[in-house]
Amino acid sequence: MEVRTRFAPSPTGYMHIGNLRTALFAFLFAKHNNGKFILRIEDTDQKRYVEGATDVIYKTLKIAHLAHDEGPDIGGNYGPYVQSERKNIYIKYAQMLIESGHAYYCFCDPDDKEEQGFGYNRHCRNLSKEEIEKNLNEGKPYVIRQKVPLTGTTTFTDEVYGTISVENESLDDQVLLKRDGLPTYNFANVVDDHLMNITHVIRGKEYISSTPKYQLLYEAFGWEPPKTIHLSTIMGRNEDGSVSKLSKRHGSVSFNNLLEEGYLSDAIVNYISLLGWNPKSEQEIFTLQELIEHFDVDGIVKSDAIFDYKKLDWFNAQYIQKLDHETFKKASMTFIQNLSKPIYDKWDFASTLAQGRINKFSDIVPLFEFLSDFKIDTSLFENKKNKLDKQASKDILVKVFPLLASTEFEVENLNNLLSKYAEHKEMKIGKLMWPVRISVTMHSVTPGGGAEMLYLLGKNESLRRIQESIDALSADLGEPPFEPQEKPLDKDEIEFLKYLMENNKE
RNA sequence: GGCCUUAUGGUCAAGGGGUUAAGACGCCACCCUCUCAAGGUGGAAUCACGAGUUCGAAUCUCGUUAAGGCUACCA
Repeated sequence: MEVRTRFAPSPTGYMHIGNLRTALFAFLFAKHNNGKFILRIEDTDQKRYVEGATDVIYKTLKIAHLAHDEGPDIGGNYGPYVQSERKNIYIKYAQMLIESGHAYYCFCDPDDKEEQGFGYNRHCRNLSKEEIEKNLNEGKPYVIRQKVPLTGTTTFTDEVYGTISVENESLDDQVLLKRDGLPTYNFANVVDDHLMNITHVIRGKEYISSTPKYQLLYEAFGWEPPKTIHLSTIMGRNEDGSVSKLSKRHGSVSFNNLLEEGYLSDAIVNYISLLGWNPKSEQEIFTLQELIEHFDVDGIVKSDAIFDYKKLDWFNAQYIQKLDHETFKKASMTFIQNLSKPIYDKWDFASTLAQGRINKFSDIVPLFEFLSDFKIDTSLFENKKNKLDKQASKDILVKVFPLLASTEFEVENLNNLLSKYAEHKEMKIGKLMWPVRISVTMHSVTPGGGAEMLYLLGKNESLRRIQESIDALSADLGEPPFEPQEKPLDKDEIEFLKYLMENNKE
């Protein structure tokens, strides 16, 4: 028999990452078994109706590459695939249940809660035929409830949690058909899963407690119940250390939010595939195709998993690094708009620096903060590793300034010039570069080396910043301000230029 | 409260009677290095607790505890 799984979200307007994971697993299981993956929209709660919400679902599935074989947008042999369009079907099946004695009309006021907290008091369970007729004829609003057996036990076997038994007396007479004529989820999912020939129901484990009631429904209809595969919950860590279902307070939890932050769809899918499932190997990076090949119910984990943004970051960084540069450039474009001083003209170069250094695209913003944020902090010039203090840094900058002033600002040029100068002065390149890089960025951490930073800022801005740095250092040291324009090359630099020319001849 | 489920490092997790209890993220140290990142090497860190079964328990059983879910005319 062909395997058929379904993803049955309600259109809430956003895709929770836990829902996406459920969709993923349903998709993987179907495809692993050469089966069909069906999309069904569960919109029976009119109060929750959100305009455009189904589009979010289509879009998410598309971006995540979870292509469904049947659904409202593409049709199929088991439609309609939107529950609100199946209203009459549910009414028909609810009537059948009433006739067979597995359900009954209930005319109770929904606001009367005589037995609070313990389910419905079964007031209407044994109404006489006459009373029911009378109420119906009077047009009294009603609800249809499931007539759960008062004794006995109901058992089902879940593919991951094993056999679960429940005493029927602990089950309540749940509502099947609501006052507005629409079914509850609890009823609709049973009818639809049967009618749509679903062979494996894959859903969150919050439905385990309701499954015995579904089981009873299948039995009442005389239908073969589908196999169930319940999935653990994705949790988030709270500030107080406790754990609860992943929600907004834990960070971005919708697929869209994550995309907006600059996570790659493939990375997200890869990461959540490993939340509650293990491939029984040490491989962690999987393409969707590989996931299909490896997916196995045996690997599904029963305990809840906490969503770890750090590990997502790692996955995302792996995927970002693998991106070819053109793709990276294109994908990062929208994010450089967020820089206070966007660098479209030099992004071709800057993006090569960025690609290996970010976990997610939004990291671009702090990475290039130095372009617009320049606040002198002379303490940054003190660097133990390079044995630099303010005086030494200033001396280097004073020497380097006229050199830079007479140079083309291209990365190769700058690198060549500065490394040659360091060589000439018998100074380690790091020692020379430190004050240069600091003077021009005022950040100890930068997305590239000194020459690269000089290039990004351009000649005018770089020289302006260096001069400002020298002035600040001079002030700190109690020395007079630096006047580069009036200062000719000293003999040291002339000597260097000779040296440079000789070396370039080779 | 009742019912259901779960329990291996901070996190994801392998292991299902005998193991030095994998691996990954994160963390720390070192190497590399003009900073950072990447990369490399190494390190710290786990069987919730208590009984029982057994020659032997992370592994099987029971109990306790903790956590999560259900207990809606939400899904």
